[in-house]
Amino acid sequence: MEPNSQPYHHGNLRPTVLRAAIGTIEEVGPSAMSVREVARRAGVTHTAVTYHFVDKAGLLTAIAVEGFEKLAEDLRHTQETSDSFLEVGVAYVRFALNYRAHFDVMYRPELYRSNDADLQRAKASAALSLYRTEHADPKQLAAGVAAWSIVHGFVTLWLGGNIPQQLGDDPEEIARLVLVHLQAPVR
Amino acid sequence: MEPNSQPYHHGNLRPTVLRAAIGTIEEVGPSAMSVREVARRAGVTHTAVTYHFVDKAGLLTAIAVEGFEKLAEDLRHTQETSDSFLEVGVAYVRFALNYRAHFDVMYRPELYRSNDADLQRAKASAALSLYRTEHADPKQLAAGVAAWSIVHGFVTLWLGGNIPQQLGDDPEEIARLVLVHLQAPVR
DNA sequence: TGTACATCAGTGAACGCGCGTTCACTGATGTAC
DNA sequence: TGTACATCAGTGAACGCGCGTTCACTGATGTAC
Repeated sequence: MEPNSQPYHHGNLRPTVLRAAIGTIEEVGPSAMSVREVARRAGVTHTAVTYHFVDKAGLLTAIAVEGFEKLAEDLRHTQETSDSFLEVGVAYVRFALNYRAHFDVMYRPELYRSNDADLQRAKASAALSLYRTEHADPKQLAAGVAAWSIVHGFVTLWLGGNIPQQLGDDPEEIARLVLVHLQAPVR
Repeated sequence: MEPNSQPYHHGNLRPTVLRAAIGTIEEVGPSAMSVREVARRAGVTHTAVTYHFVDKAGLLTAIAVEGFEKLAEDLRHTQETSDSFLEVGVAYVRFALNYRAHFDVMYRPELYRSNDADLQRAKASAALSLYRTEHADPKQLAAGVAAWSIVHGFVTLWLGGNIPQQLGDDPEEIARLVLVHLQAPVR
């Protein structure tokens, strides 16, 4: 085999394409991402991308699935290692910052296939981590939604550059200052 | 003048185009909106739209300005007529629901010209209504950000279909159930 | 161990489409004298 | 009151571009005998 020749078969193209897509989304956003640009970054033809993900929506669905799975895992891990309600919120913020492309896609369901089986499973898993229980009564549920809302709103505003600079430049630290204004949920 | 003939000069095209753009955004979202589709809806050539708004970003900037102005006005009005902190939050939710297209554009600054003078003025006016004071100390500021976060997060999640159905179908009512979990700000 | 063949994983060319922008133009309106 | 002319508010044709999708194809790999 020639040392510099490209092998015909990539061997590991699916994850390579996913990473390329995430890089593209980080730069131009999910709706401006194109299959052809992703293919260029991955170093293959755009039809190779289509072969693995069927179409553009399929590619974005795969990213959303990966995102919900990672979020569920992060939240679960934080709940196990810390019993601070506040730190679970901070974990949500950290996820959105570290996996911004995934986060952006996850909350734009019009871009992917919401009825995909893997997607629904991953989303349910994340919801379970958020609410900690499958069958909450309305009061508990409202408290859970309040927690989710404040943390989701905060990180969304932060990412959009809407948090006053006077509060500093460390989003996790600011998140703690903000989240203390939420009443601790009833256990 | 022929009764059915189209006058060459529309006479009131700018607002007509804005309404057409808002209708388009409500259906396809801000990033999928095109100048040509907006022009078709307004019943003029796409160059007429360009004439009034320079380009696509100019059109979206005008919508963002209109949105921030309306939001500032609504919040101010609520603060004057009600002294309930909670109802100001509900007013924010109501604005997002009633002016969804504006709301969607406002929080996608990559789509418009953030440095536009009118835009900055309108945005500052809305921020003043949100925080109620220009020079808040960090503690007050964090409380304000907490309030903004929970209400922004809630309505964003609602619009994305992420609020459990068990809480009902009236977003304003659910907002009240959720917002009570925020500690009332120090006055 | 060798071979035939199905399947997997990609290539590359072609398609039609809608887009934003530019440009020369025209019809209507407002204003100065 | 009339007229000339500048300006405003649009038209319509043309451009080049990147896009998603389709299709016939090829090279590499895995498997049955």
